[in-house]
Amino acid sequence: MDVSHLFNELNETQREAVSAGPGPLLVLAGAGSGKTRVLTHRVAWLVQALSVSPLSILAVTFTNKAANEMRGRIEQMLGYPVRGMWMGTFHGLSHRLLRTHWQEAGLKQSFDILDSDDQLRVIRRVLKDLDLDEGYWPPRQVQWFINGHKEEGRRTEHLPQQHDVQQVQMQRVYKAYEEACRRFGVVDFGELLLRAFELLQNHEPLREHYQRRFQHVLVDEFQDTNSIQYRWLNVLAEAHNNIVAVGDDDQSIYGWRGARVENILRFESDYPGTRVVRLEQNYRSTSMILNAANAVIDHNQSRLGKKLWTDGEAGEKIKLYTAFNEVDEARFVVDRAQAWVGTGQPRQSIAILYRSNAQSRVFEEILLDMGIPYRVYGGLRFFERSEIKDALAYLRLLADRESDPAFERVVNVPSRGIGNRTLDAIRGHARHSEQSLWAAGLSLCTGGGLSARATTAVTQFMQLIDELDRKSAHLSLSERTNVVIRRSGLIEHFRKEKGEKGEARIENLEELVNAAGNFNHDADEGVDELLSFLSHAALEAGEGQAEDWEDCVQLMSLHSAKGLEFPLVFLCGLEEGLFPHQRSLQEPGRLEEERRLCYVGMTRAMRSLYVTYAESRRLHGRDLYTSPSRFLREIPSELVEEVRSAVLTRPLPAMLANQSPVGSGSAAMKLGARVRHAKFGDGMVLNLEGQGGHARVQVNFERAGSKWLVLAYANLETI
DNA sequence: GGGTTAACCTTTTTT
DNA sequence: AGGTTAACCC
Repeated sequence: MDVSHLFNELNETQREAVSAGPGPLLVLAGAGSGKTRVLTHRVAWLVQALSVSPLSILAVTFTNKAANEMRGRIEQMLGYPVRGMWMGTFHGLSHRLLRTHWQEAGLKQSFDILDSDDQLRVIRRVLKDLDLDEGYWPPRQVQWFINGHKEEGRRTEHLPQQHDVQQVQMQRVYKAYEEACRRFGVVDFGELLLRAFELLQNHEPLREHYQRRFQHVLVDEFQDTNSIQYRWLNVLAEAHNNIVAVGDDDQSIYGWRGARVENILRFESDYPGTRVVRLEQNYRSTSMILNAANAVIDHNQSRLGKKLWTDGEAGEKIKLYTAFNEVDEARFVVDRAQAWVGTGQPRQSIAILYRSNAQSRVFEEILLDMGIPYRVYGGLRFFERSEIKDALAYLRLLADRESDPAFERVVNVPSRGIGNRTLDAIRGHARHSEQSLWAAGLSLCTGGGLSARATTAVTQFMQLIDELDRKSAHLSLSERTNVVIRRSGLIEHFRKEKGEKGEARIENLEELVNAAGNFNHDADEGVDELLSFLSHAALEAGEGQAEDWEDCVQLMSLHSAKGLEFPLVFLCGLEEGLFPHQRSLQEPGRLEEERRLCYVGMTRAMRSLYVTYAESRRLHGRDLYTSPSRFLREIPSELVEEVRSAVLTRPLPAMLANQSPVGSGSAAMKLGARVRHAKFGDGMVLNLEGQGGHARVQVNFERAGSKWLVLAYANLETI
């Protein structure tokens, strides 16, 4: 087959990567160098030029979004849907393996997936059972401990003997947690990966089967893989070594959650004969932006070394704005964004990026004020909302009465008089007789182990579930969901909730009915549709907000911005302690990760990049006086242009008007002061700089416009 | 069992 | 500051 079309739109190094012969290939792909393009073309090339069957290709990504995008682009290129090609996230593919081989994996068929929220609940439960005080054993810390070990592939039996009381206790909790998960038949995110890995590792026939099947393994965002993900890949690729890893060490920003950049270094030694291709030509940004980003990342010691270049235009300098405070910063940004939109650019071409999500608030307020549509990324996603999880818990109980987490979640939602006393009795009985809460509840109700009132309440709850099941069993998934949210009393429950919150929850529940209707279940491995939907909900939490296609300014954290690009980018809050973040300054190595984050942020910009910082910032209800981020100093000054606010027509906040007077001779000038000039007339002080005889002041004159004047000669009169 | 107040915590996030 | 969660009282 003629495959020249695959190469037409590629440069030389990209071609080299796409058409490299079999064997290990490491593609070090700088920001904006066409990484996804290489990956998708590589797959198309395997299929069209080498006649590789899509069935024998496995492509792994980190997010569902990336996986879907890749699939779409490949199908577009090939011109037909590639069913049978395994393409998805590490978690999604692990899940698929475990569903198929649940017996070999030692799971129950209807095993449930815990998201981090559910995981925390189970941990709380375990701490309680062990009689440990949450004050001394913060559940989050326990969660971090457990996940950290799972990411490294360590189960409790692999942990070294400890003498430190703290450690011993932690290990005890980990052990009890594992035991609880086994009892409940639940699997957390880390467990999905670890267990799938162990499945392949320990079951030779299965391993050989999948090794034979997946003749070609491809990974995206390789710098983000953690230990267990790397081993997961190895076990599949070790038989044939046909593995393509694409990544960028300079964009490794997930070290804090277990990602190991070292995997990139290990790759070459683990796969002798690895061909390394560097993609260094950038197609995204102007050379000004690229040079600035290169200069910043150059301050990192541990790098594989890569220098992005572009043959595109130089473009504008990086614009630096020093704001008085976070409100001024936001005003400036929004003002410039509006000006950009005024030139006919879509709002979607603008991104406001920040280090931490808390920073979005001020921007939102001002955008709202100005009536500019915006969208904030991050935050609660659809399937993570509590009302949705309540409804899903009911559905789970329909599919599996023995699910303790689901039972706990909704026995008393809406409240039906089953309180802690009753629940404790059921829990105790369940523990002793080693059965599920459902079974324990049943036996207590018939055996008379509960008060008459409690017995009625619990019996009614169980009858409700049985009845829901019976009456909805023959219905479609969405009708079934509809019946459940109504007859369970959930809708009624939230209707009573005061305020708009309850309404929103009801809307979300209705939306869940739609989501169930839109869910297309590929009845492949004979998995029940309902169970499949529940897994889907856990694995793909859905977008943060209902997808509205209005043209919006984009607000997001630097982490969420990875992989995206925008013509105009505002990188905000470049202050020591905020970015780089305070907590990164303590731990070694973290500062370099912060710098990579800065690099990621800068390289999102295509045409225009603004960096801003505030001299004072209100954070956690306290005013901080900040100093500019070290990253700002790392940008060569010849690439930077300092800009001043052009729109200080509104009065300055009182606090600012009273501070930093530049004392020189007679008149002490203050920001925001009204002044009169013999020739220019009246105006307002916008800016002050310098000391003594060199002090200069910027005044916005009503008639003459904005001017810089040397204070000593200007003879300004304050009015 | 439900509602109200008091203490707490706050980087980044996907699965 | 703001939101969530835990203890506390009715």
